[in-house]
Amino acid sequence: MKSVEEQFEYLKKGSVEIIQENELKQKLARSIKEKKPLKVKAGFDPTAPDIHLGHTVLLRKMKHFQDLGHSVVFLIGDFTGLIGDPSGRSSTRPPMTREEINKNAETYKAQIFKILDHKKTIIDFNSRWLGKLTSFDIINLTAKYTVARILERDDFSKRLKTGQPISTHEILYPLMQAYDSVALEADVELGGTDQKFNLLVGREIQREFRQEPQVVMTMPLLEGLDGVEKMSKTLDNYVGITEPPGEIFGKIMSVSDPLMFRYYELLTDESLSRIENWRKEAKEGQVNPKDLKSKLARTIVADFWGEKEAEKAAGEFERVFKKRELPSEMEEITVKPAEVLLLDLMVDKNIFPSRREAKRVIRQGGVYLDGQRIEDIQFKIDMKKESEVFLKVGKKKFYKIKKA
RNA sequence: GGGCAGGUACCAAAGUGGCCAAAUGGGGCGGGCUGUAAACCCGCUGCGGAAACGCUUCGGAGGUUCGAAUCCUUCCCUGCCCA
Repeated sequence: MKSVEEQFEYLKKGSVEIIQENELKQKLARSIKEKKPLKVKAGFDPTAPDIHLGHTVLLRKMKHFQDLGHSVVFLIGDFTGLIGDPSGRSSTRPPMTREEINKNAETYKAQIFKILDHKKTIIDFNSRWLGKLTSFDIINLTAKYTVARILERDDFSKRLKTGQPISTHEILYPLMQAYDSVALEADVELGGTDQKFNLLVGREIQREFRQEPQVVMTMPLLEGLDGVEKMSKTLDNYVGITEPPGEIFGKIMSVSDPLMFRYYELLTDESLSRIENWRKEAKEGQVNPKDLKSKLARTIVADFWGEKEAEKAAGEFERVFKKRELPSEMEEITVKPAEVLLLDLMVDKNIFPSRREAKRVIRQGGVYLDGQRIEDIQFKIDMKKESEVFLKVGKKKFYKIKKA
């Protein structure tokens, strides 16, 4: 088993803040002495079970704890999900059914073990204890914290200042999450930096329940593909880990150079010094940033799909976007052997949501048939004569039109 | 309970009887440049129509008017102040 210092260094890497560092060391020391793994908690929202790269920053840290033999609880906030974490602008959510929650939990399971160790992961639901609290218990819990302290939370105070609504149940969220730590007797809680407040309330509430407060460890929030907002599904700036290799590859290739280095830092095991070196080389023109980006994209694809797929995605990318050849696989559209308006065809096959939009894109020169730009919205395609035609829409959409 | 200010398109926000399918910014989409980079530049961005034009939209419902996002009634929602 590794020493306290070794463990501590391994765990600290990549984190933004550890509150308190010496408490973590003490806990680690005790864990070694008593041969008792630490209980590490991280909560996840049950409503969005699509794991994206943003989540993997946290999952990778959970994995680090597992590597050191600690016990990790992947907590699905099915009860708190009813409230919806007020971090960010989300408002009240419709209650989820048991089936939906279970289904989402299964989806989680299918994804997280691409990173986490199956054997060392406990999956739990906070409805297990929160659902049993009586109104008496809840009042008791709320009595342990003051409104002023809850409202200290950055986004609450901001909303208050800007006149945004805050519903009463939302201020319960931090307390509920804190109670999770009590119920689990968590030694450590992991979360993004946006979770800092909630995690700290956990410490306070644990004290109130006469438990040793958990160590709070925050991880950086990964910026989304736009490089500004944090990666999230609602902003559609994410890379889902179950997306097809080509898709992941393409998305990574489209990020800006500064963001590329950030991704190297947070999503790969490359050392900081090596990344720094690349940054310098790219700046001085010794390395083409594109090659670094391609390497990054390959690494990330390989994490979720394996080397072989990563290689394939890279080759495909070169072919389609550098050599401007057709992708090796594309969506097939079958059409009856008749003469039809291309416009009609594209709307029928749901390539566009409305005829107006389809017309717009044609007029703006975004539609190609067999490499030939089509600008006439009246263009007819004669599937009596053709057997196979390649349709390109915008930069990224390719279709193979076949005769039925 | 009383008073005041608000609710406009994906988001923010202007518009207070016709010139409003609704300024502007962001986002999105298409094009150009490129490394499918980013940044930048140009265009588009309710629906139907080749077009002319038509249709539906400004919290909900109803009304006034030749004509309503704009005026009135009522209901719902939000913020602030007072109690």
